[in-house]
Amino acid sequence: MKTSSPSDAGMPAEPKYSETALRILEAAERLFVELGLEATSLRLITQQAGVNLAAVNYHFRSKDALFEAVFARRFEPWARECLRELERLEARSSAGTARFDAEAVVMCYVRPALALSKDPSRGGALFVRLFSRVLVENHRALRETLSRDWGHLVTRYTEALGRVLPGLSAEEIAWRLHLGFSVMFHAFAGNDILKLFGRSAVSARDPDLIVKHVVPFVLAGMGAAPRFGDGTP
Amino acid sequence: MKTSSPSDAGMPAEPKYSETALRILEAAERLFVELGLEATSLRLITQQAGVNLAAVNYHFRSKDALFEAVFARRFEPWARECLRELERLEARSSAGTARFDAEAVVMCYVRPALALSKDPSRGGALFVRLFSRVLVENHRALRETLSRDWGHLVTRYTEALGRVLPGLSAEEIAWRLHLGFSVMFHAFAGNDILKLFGRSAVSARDPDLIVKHVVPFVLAGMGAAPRFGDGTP
DNA sequence: GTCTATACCGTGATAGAC
DNA sequence: GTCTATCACGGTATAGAC
Repeated sequence: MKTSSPSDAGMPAEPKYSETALRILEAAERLFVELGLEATSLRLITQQAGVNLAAVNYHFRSKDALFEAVFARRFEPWARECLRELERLEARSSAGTARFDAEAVVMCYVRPALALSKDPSRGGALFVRLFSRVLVENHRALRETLSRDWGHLVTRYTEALGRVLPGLSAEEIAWRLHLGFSVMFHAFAGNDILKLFGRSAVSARDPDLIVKHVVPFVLAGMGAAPRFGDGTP
Repeated sequence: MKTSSPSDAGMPAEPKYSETALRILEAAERLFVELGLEATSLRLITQQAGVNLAAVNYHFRSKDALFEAVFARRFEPWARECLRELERLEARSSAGTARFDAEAVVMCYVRPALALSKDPSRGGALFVRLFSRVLVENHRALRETLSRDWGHLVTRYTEALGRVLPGLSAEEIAWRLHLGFSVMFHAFAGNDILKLFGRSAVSARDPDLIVKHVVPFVLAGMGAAPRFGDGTP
């Protein structure tokens, strides 16, 4: 067992997994993304990892807990990066070296998503797909973990967005953040409704291209004047 | 898919299921939404429906095919309504009695979604949740069906959006439609990322309230000037 | 502590009797 | 059309080897 220095906050290594556990994690991640959570059996995972079936229940508690470990391994560095970006923006804004506007706040979470999408060694775009599935399937245990450990991250972004959109109520701010997050996640995840209908004219593979189209959409949506139109004047 | 007379368009009956099959369909729909696709066993469905286990494989081919039947029963009337709204808008626009702009086009698919969300007898908001799961999980068989039977619907909306946003390229039009559909679906489905982090200030139960917040966001996003900002000037 | 073999029960699917 | 019996496969738990 190695000692880990506490000074490297924000870019942690992966100290706590044995080699067997790591082999399971990596095979599981690949298969979960490829086949989906329910379609991948523990027997397939352990076979591809070259370990015994019971090793999963020894190193992790259950298949669900294994999935949570796979998720947390990719999510936590990313979430730390999102937090660090926001803190850096706030510091630079106080120092007068950066503008504190909606685009700057949005880019604080878009930049880490972009970096993650381009880095296969951290799961790449595949992890974002996994994340979007978590969002839709509403995992109970994962919701508890995210709420306990990372709820403050959402609170920070809500406060930041409230500062750059001063004319809006707290509820409207929450809606803008909700919709802005939602559209970015599903765009990065490639959840394309046009593709579902076989009519995808969108080439959603290049992360930079995604950002190019999503960011203007989100910024315009966030800055929209609150109103209600139903098409019947 | 057979051609339907224009008189019953949008409000079709359900002629082709026996009473046993219908009991299975309704129990399955309730449980799929409540517990998720994989978490609901055929034994639970047939028990609540008061039929034998093997009846599912007799009336439907498999559990997957049962799910597709559940989905199609709710989706098809809705898709017909979306098509009818667009055709009505085009007719009224040609007659000079309606404006043909982005808001009018967006409302053509928002209005049916709103009506569906408010009508428990057609699955209500629960069906939209089911639909969002289909979108993310990328069902193979369902994708083939949607592409074959309803691809033209997406084509029609793409053409309509291209008419009201004349300054944009075909690829940009596809992106706007993709993002606009995406954000509306997940908003109606209640796929709230803030809720996943235990920080939901959004009360997303009232469909009218959803429309009130989503439509301005989508319209602003669709009308945004194409540009690229990365926060580093 | 780490790993393995194996048994248990619930799942979807199917064949064949009625 | 409906039902019973049976199958292979899934996640899980445990006893025991090293």
